[in-house]
Amino acid sequence: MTVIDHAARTPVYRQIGDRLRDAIERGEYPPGARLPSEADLVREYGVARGTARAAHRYLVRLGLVEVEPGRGAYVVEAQP
Amino acid sequence: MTVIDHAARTPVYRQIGDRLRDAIERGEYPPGARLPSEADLVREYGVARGTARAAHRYLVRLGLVEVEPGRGAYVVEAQP
DNA sequence: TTTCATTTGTCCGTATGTATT
DNA sequence: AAATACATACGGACAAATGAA
Repeated sequence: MTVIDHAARTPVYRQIGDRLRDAIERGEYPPGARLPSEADLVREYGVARGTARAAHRYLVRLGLVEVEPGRGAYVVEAQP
Repeated sequence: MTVIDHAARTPVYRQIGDRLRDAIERGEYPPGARLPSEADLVREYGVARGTARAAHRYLVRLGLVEVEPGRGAYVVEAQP
């Protein structure tokens, strides 16, 4: 199930991040929900862990997600 | 939690350990005194037990503390 | 003696942080 | 971006040591 296009101009981490963002905005991951872990993304998309991390970081930059060491990546509670 | 900053570059166990070290050097825990237990640190700082243990170990590495199974963590008696 | 609470010791699994190559 | 290694952190479970009831 590879939606990921390594040849695209859009970085892989953002392709994955955008998919997660869409899922969040669709309500599949409501506020407070835990997103797939880095390892999950590695398994699901066949990417390196650094890329999975970058996808999480990307969502953090967007203010959609908070990452907590040893716990996971969570959808932020309050959102305008 | 007041003092603990998971985002800091200093590991949490060392932030806690440094606070205990300061307290020891201020005389709040004189030689032979028992330090807060792992469970105490867990309660006080809201960290996992492994982190509390790491804080104790950190002070042992510094030569300030000795840990005794079933008894607790004690400030060493002799100090240069 | 046994029982119990407290405390540290160890192991497991999972997850993120950082650095190097 | 990938691959690897190690450090840090969380949570749970059970064992062992201690000391007091």
